[in-house]
Amino acid sequence: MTRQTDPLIVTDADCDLSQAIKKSNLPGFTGYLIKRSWVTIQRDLRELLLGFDLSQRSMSVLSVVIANPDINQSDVAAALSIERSGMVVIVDELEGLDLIRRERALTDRRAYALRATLKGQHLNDKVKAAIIAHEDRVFANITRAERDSLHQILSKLVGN
Amino acid sequence: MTRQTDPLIVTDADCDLSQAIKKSNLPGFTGYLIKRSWVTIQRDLRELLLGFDLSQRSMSVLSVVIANPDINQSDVAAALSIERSGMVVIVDELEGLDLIRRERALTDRRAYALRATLKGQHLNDKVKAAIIAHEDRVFANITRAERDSLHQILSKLVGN
DNA sequence: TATTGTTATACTCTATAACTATA
DNA sequence: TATAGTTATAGAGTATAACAATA
Repeated sequence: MTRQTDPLIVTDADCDLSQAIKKSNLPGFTGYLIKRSWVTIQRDLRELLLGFDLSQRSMSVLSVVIANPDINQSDVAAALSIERSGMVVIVDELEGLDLIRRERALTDRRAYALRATLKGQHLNDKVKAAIIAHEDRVFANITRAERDSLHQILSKLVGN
Repeated sequence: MTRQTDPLIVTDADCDLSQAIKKSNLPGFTGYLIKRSWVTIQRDLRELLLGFDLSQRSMSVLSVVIANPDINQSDVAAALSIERSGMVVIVDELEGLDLIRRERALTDRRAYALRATLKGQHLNDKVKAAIIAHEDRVFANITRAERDSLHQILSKLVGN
């Protein structure tokens, strides 16, 4: 088993489905393969983001705020399928790192208008580059054509 | 947003990536699409398994035990990338439902030999049929060819 | 009345360390 | 000394309900 402290080193024994699994129904289910893929990818991604003091959720929020200046917390939550209550902690975190700011919305005094700082935008660029390298790593054992095909099919599955 | 109490009803507004997400980097990352797919599938699967008093983990363990009679807990844990400590609860649960039994291993007095009961095998058959129907449902918006392609690529990605 | 942000709470899942009994 | 099963514990992540301010 891969030790928790060094999840980047994935040996064949870890990554590949074991003989015990192969005998079961599980590999016949596409859903199981998707889950299994996500677990593997997510392990690598978590380590990567930790180097930027980000969680997967805060990275996603930063990305959405940058693409949608002055969006409010509820809309970010709805977009990412996160609970509104969970957003508070994430936005606190990102604000604490000086990556985004809570400005007051002009049209609705209940809501905040979220904006990334310059620091946030620069970090997002660096994170983006790091994730591209991460994906090259985790998809190394499938061809470019397979990877493109995978991306296209999943895009359609998830609603274009 | 889909309410928690009725996750089977997935409207377009839920399932599809929102405009806010589409403007961001996220849909460009295959990892994000995999995560998003898993979240959607998992919601439907959870409800399905609840009808059989199973969690995703206990269903997986049952499936592996049936395919590998007399396997011990550590080997199931390793196969499923679950911690040994977590196995205890799951096996307790399955034993409580009379789906599997802890027999004493003949060759190693520290270990159990896990075996599914007849009831466990019958339940597994029913669950398998239900999951096939579930997958037809969650993959309804992609073609059969795309689904086969997805399955084949993910199989390779996950290690054959 | 409904909605935004917030707090508190609880529940699941996962991760870690330490213990016991065997090997 | 290493391994199988176990226990306890702590940390994420997530879900729910309720509240104040505002629409």
